[in-house]
Amino acid sequence: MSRRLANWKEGCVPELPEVETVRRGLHELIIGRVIVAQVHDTDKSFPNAEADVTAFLLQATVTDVRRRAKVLMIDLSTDYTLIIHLKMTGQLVYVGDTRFGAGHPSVSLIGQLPDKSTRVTLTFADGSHLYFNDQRKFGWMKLLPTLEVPNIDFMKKVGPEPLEADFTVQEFQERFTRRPNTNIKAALLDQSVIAGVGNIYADESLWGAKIHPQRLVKSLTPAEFKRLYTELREVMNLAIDKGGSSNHTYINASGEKGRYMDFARVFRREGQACPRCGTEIIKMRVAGRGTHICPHCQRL
DNA sequence: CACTTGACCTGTCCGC
DNA sequence: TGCGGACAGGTCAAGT
Repeated sequence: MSRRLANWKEGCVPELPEVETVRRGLHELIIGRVIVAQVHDTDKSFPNAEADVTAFLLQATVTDVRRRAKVLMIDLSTDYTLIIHLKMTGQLVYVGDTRFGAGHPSVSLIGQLPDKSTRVTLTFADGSHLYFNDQRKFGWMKLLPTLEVPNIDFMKKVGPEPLEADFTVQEFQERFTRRPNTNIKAALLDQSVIAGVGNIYADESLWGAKIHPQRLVKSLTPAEFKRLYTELREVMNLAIDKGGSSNHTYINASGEKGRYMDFARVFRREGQACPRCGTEIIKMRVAGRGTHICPHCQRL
């Protein structure tokens, strides 16, 4: 069986559902494997990969693969953890044996690896590889003692996981009180308010809740927060169920494409009809991001 | 302090 | 056809 993971090309940015899809794939594919070699391109891709890191990385066995917000954590038997942020164009691609048929969709989607976007290559004892590819070089991979992971700046400030069973609408609304005078879209994208929301699911959930992205946080009613909470969780759960978002190049561990974009209702659908009222969807700029709304359903 | 904007990058697309 | 510039968006630093 061949194994490849998570390919995002242009326009396929990993948010919580995509990172979770990668996590599930890696969890299935790399636990128990032993790292025997590491190659990286620059210190930017692997900021703390100086010489002494090798001792804690090589001969280490993968014991777990976790996720927090959009960050992946690969736990090792050496009590160290690889922390990975895919940022905009990062991919983690696991390539196992070579019994991968030429007709398999991922062959044409990914091609031969490593390629010029490969930043870090981990080689396992069985000869398989995990490639960290990142066209735009925003992503990174770090090695830290597992016990220190919760102490990095990002982990200390990041907000709660919105899909946790015990995450209530009351807590959801309360988190936004820290950004009362900004618009709701900027607040949704703020990782210290809620973890894991990016541009796609911000637009999709705001459309579902019938809230204009430029509404000030302090102007939202409890009923609107309730709708936004429900829509955000529904849309993210649906996206995980569909294997994440992609236009045509994303695939998961089984070589299947992410199918959420087939279900997207406004994101990248400017010029099309709103599925609720038929009004033409428009694109605007909010919080420095391309933003898609139905001007009839979502009003200031 | 609260909030907004710019920088980081490279590949793609659009207009001239 | 080639070329310049806008655009894509997660996060942090710098600016207002």
